[in-house]
Amino acid sequence: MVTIKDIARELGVSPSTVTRALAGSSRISAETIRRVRQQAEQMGYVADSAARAMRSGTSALIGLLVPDIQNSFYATMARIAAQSCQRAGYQLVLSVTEDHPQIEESHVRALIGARCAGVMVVPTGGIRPATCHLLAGVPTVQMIRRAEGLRADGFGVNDRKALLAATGYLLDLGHRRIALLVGDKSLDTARARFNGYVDAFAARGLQPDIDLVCAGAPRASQGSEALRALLSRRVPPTAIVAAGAALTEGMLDAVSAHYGSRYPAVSLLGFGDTAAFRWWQGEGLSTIALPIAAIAEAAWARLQGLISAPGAATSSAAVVSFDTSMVLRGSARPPADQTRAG
Amino acid sequence: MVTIKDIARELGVSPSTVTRALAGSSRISAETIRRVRQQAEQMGYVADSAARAMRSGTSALIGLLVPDIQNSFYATMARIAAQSCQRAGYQLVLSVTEDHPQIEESHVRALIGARCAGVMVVPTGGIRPATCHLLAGVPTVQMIRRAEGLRADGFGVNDRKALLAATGYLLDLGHRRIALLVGDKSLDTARARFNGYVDAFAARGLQPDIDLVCAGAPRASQGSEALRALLSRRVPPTAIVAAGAALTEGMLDAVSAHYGSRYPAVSLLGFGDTAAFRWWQGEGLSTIALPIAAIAEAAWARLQGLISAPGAATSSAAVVSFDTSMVLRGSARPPADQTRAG
DNA sequence: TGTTGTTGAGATTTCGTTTGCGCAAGGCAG
DNA sequence: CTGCCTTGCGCAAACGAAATCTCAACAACA
Repeated sequence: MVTIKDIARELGVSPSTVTRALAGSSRISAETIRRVRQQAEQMGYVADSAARAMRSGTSALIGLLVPDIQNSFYATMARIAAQSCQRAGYQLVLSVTEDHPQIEESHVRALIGARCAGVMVVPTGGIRPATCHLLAGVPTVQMIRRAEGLRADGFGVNDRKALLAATGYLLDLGHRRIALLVGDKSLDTARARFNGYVDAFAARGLQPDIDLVCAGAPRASQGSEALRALLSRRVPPTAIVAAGAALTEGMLDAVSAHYGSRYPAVSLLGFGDTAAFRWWQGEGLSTIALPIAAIAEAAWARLQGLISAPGAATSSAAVVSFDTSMVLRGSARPPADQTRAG
Repeated sequence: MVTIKDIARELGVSPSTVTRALAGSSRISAETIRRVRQQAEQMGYVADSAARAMRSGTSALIGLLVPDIQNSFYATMARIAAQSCQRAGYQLVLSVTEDHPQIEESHVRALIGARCAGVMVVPTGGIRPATCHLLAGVPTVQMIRRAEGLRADGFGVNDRKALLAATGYLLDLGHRRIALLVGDKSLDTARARFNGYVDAFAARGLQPDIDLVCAGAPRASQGSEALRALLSRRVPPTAIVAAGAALTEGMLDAVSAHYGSRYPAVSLLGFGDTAAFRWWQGEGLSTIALPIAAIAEAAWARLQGLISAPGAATSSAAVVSFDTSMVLRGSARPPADQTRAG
């Protein structure tokens, strides 16, 4: 590995001159800069980021912690984060937590040990106090979910409002037996989405059938299994809302398995606007769309601010909520019994 | 930040004792190890990986370079890589190249500068010699694609055979006007897939209509645009094969746009076995399935070998090819004109 | 000509960790 | 009792970049 000393020796100058030339800092002649840069280029010099990190106390690493990189939300997030890092000269360290607080903590420890410049995190439901404590020393933003113990700005959506609108839409179509697939109570987002669902009924003087609420880990398999039982009931739900991206996959799996090639006799609302949803049954799946890219970009902008202005984050954590929107395609219609009645 | 010196001072021992105790190396008493570990725990010590990297000359970072993290192939790859790194005590640095050799090179430079322990790369079509040269000094494995200039073991599929089988399947169903969506010639995979397509015709004494081959950047939009023109022809293709994951998305977009809610009058074969393909038109999309997880795992195993046995990679690069399989669902049927004839 | 200011560049130190070497104490065989 | 080996631990030297300090050379000005 070629170091600045090698370049300095080759050029007959001192290492400090080489450093200054490469950094382009003040008090160095243009001619020296040119000579040093050319020599560095020719010798294939690559700066040792470890040495730089040691001296400066910070590295060019940004940590991104997500529960699942195959989830379309988090894949989009990773793309935005990767692009942003690329543009700003950072490297992205990807940590997949699988929603395990323990894995999350080990990743955060590693990030802290690497003196990473900043962290973007989708916290797990049961995030540990130790993890929060470790993150307190680093510029941090949280996305989608919000952990109470984490004093970091949050960027997400108004989950309650999203499900209030979605459930309301189905209620106004005439549905009453509306199944809900939702994550478990340890997630603030799941609680808010559940509340939105309940409140939509309440706003119309109704009450949801709590048997139709399937709460569990936000995984496709979870949603799929819970839903199959519901669909096989004597009186099945007339509509289903999935309140999570993975749960939407589970919903579509279960519905496909139950109806086969028949057109599903149940209205569906998905969560998130993955490309694949456009193809559902030829007409597309109606969904609750989240502006994930905008969220990630806002979080990144805030993180950059925190990095460049250290100590400015001492004020209490801010929360930025984006609005979701309904993308109406063909998967939600009035219920069959009402059609008969009308 | 608490360092080993702090722990040493607190305990009245020397820093080297602390290091050895934490490393659990030889010539250290069990009692000392216990005391040091407890003190470190209590003081919240986290090892500075920069200092460690500087001393040891290598870091615990693994670079993963993929063209597009939203592509289901690469998302799966990232999941496997992340899990593997997690288990082995490494951190994963995600680099999204967007298929630009320039971005690829800048990421590789950064990885080299970070003295990363190993690199897993899906090379761009036009990978630069400088990039290959940089990677020559680090344990490297390449996945899916193979760059000629890169002396690194490759893990991928038999692309020619995959399209030979897929095209042959459609030919045997009676199709003759089979459109092909494929990446551009700079990609070795695209060339091999194209060859498989041509060879399937040749093996039956036939010749493909070259007008039906759409070659371009492996992006959804690319496949979609090229295909729309074909579908609007007076004599459209009776079947379409997409030879790429993103191109498959493009294919489904174009077909959805052209047929709307009507059932598509064209047979389809996708590439890769994304969850979403199961839901296509209720019956599912027939696809060419790639064992991406197995590929990523094999590549990781090889990379670990290279890392632990330095210098063992001096022999010429090996190539490991996995076989693809056809997943037959409902999207490929005999052509309509033959149905009328029969 | 002496003083001051400015610019270019060398010398030294610092970051936290690891590791080769050396020292001291205790055990054991000769 | 002496010499050697083993065990446990301290000392100090790296590792590469970069900041600070220092110093020389030179120009402008009184």
